[in-house]
Amino acid sequence: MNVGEVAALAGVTVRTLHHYDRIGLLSPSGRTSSGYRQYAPADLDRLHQVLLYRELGFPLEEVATLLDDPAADPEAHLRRQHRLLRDRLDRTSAMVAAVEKEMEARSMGIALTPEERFEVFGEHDPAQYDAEVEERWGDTDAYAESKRKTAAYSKEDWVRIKAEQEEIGTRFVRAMQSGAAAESAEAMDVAEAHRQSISRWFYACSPEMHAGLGRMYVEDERFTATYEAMAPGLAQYVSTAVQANAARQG
Amino acid sequence: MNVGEVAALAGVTVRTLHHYDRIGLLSPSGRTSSGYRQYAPADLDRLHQVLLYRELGFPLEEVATLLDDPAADPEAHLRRQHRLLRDRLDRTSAMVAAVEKEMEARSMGIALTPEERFEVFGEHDPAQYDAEVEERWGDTDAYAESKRKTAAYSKEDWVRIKAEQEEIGTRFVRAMQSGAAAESAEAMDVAEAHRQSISRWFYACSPEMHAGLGRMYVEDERFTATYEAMAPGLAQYVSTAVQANAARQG
DNA sequence: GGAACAGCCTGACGCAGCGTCAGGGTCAAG
DNA sequence: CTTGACCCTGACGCTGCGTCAGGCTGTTCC
Repeated sequence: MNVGEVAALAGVTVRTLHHYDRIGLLSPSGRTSSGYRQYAPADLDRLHQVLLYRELGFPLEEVATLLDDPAADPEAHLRRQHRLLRDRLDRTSAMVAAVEKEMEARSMGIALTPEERFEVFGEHDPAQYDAEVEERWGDTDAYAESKRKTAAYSKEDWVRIKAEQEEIGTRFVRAMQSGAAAESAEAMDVAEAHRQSISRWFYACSPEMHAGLGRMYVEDERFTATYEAMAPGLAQYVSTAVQANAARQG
Repeated sequence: MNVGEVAALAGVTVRTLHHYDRIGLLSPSGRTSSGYRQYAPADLDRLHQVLLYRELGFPLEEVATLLDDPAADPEAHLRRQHRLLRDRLDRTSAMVAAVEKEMEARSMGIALTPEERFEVFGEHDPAQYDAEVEERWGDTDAYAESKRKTAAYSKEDWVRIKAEQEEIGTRFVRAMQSGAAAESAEAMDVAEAHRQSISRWFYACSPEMHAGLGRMYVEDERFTATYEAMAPGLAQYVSTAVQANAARQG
């Protein structure tokens, strides 16, 4: 097939296909002797995947790495896309509900608080953070469970969760500042409390999974930042304590 | 409120708010003596609207014109957003269905045709054409009816519709090339057939609405183009014939 | 009261993902 | 062999910000 035909079929412009060729995202598998791009069925498959991921908000470069990952078979992509699409459905219906809530409030002459109105926005970043999380946690039950549970939490729940997390944080700080080693029983007990807190609020967190989390605390800036903000060196301390605790439990 | 607070509340960056100020999309209603941006509650309202429209894919410039339209009250925006969000829900669930269909086909070892696979993509352009259509037709019943009916059409239906439209087109061409005036009974009869075709396939098209459509045929390039492609001067001819017919009917 | 640090300001440059010419070959139909 | 539709490769432009740089402001803590 020629570019024009492919473009018409897929609902994109010829220029877009040129662009995808240029950046190496989708190069036609052949050319005629006169230089015309020739797209094979396999190219259409790939284009289809590209468009789906693009629609989901992935930057093209990331789409390329996803599709070029030899470990990811087509079915894995389909499952991922399916999940992301359903997340989007949830988000969109939440927005619909928010608009309806606002319409109702207006018709009754009530004003909503700014917080209520922006609720549905704050911190979404659909294919950014989510994409990373799911790259790490993939289709695991934990991820699904967490999603399911947290969806039902009220504002009060979140306040309590945050308070609990902060309390554990300060316990870590106290342990560290008291001079107790990260592998000490004291520190490990706090780590254990942390694990149980996660299990209670988010998903059944096994010691192994907790150890994985521990590694993340030093590898991932976002986590590092929150702990380092409480006390310098805390991220490493927590990470070590959590892994020591996992070893003890295991 | 300062920029930082607003940014945190709305889940955007400070840079974004600077940008919106610069392009005149959302300027804070005040500044402190030292030049700090001060956002009032009304500014938050506007920001909220901006973010919703942005999420729906509108270019910022269009968002500005929408929000600055003095004829559009807040409720009109809410209704419009509600409709667009629901369109998006439909589209997304169609994509979910498509992915599920493909997963099923794969698990049974069947391959889908390229057309089937791209079906859900072709010609969507969510907030482009749709936005214009609804700007003209707004919340009218006609628009809703058309959406509802066409959603259920099969590929065969569309083929028949297209054939019918083309036949009417050629009848117009013949009338014009035979030398019949656009206001002649002959041309008006074709116009009447056109109106009834629309009523049958899309929505109850009254003569008045048809006259409105007629005006659009010369004002809107997209329509002009399709008719002009059949024969030069045809767009104007059709437009005149349709309006004459409306006058005759009325 | 001053030092430190977070937060604000205004440029200015950069980048992704194409749209849109410009200038020039190619190919099927008549 | 010409015409018109389609293809090619640059190359520049545009949107919607991200990301410094360089410099004021405002609060807090000693």
